[in-house]
Amino acid sequence: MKNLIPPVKGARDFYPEEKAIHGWLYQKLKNVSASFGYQEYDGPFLERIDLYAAKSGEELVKEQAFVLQDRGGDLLALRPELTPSLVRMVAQRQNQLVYPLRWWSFGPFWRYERPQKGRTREFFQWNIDMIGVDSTEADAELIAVCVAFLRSVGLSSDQVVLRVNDRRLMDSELNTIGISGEQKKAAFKLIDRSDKLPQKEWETFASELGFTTQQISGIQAILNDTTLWKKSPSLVRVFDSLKALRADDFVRFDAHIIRGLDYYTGTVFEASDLDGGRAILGGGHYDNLVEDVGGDPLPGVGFAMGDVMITIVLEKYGLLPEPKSFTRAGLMTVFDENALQDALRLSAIVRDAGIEMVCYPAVAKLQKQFKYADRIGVRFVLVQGPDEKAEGKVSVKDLANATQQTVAEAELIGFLQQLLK
RNA sequence: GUGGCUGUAGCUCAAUGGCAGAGCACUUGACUGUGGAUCAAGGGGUUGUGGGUUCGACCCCCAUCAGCCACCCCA
Repeated sequence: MKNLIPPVKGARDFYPEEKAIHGWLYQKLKNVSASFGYQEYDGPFLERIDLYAAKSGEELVKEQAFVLQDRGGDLLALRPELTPSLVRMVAQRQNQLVYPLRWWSFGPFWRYERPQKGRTREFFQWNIDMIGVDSTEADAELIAVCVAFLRSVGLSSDQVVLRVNDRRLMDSELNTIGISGEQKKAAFKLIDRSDKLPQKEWETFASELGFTTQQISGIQAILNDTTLWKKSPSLVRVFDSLKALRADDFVRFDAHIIRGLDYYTGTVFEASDLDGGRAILGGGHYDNLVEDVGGDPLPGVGFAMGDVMITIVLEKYGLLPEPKSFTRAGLMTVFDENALQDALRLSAIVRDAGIEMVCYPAVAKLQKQFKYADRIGVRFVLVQGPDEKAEGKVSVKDLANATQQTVAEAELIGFLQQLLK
């Protein structure tokens, strides 16, 4: 035990209970994606580093990506996100694909960050995008997909909020108070910070960024105006569409939502835990992603959700499924040395009838085998000792109600099917 | 990258300078053909690692490693 090689920092072990939950989550988002007609795809886990360098900038790649060198000397990266791969895949077959394209994916990603609550170096992410259409109805659909997912895992609008904004609206609003060009980036950063910092510190931060008192109060006025969305025709349409889609619970306009990514150009949205504030998922509309890697311009809308944060939130609200171990139905015991072959034979018969069956793999005390059956959570236990063997019978113990019956081998399957009903 | 907290049995944690412990788990038995409950016995430790202070260190000091948490960042 002492000399165990430690696991890689920020990597994750999935013990069966955790793997079961992971699989459950996968099923949920798969069903939601499919219900809107999205198709599953995946990219490679390894990409040339240039793919990310082109878009994300060298700093990010150097500091946040797991980089390795192949034998030819090329630099590769474990994918830190999926969008560049998606865009490359679309660009490669740009003229063969059918638009609007609806694709989704769930797989592992790596980022070299300092692990903490809700953040690991190895994580899974659900990515879902609609590409090739430039409408507010498409934006609304992706938001509706979010809502459908949140509902399907049992979350309510008391627990999670889905905040929606539009970058074009923020752009024009900033323009009207005299913030433009380079200052806009700083303003976005300031807006992003507005609910993290206390009022006074925020104002200090704002003047450090070079904003005038007038501009600062202008920004505050924008942020506090809950009806601001009415000035944005596209947001009005998004909210109307959401109502038509019957997906307007969870959803709320919020001018604070900007999103860190530069490539968002229109609608942006983000879901977060109301009690705790951490973001669960986020996404938005982009105009020209494909163009960036050398294809013709194609608009799209999409979002991404990490598995770690959502699992923490679901656990907090008691919404994770019971880890009712496995579905293995029964255990075949081994009475003694002479019974080994019969145990194998009987378990094969039961298994062939479609009943999940585990056979104890060695000779052991019955007490130990029964205890094992209890621990792994099977429903029934089969015993064939000398007495049963002599009459061609098997004893079946139902662990749920501690009853036991001895039945003829020929009637065993029917008996078990009845028991498992 | 910055800061805080924590490292003691498989797990959760006691022991505040004087013999390293408990609960749970495990093994065995009470029960020679039967799980969950109960009882009894047993196994299990270089107190993360290295140094220092002290008659004496799990405890105090220094270093180091690891984990957790927050900040930064978040494609």
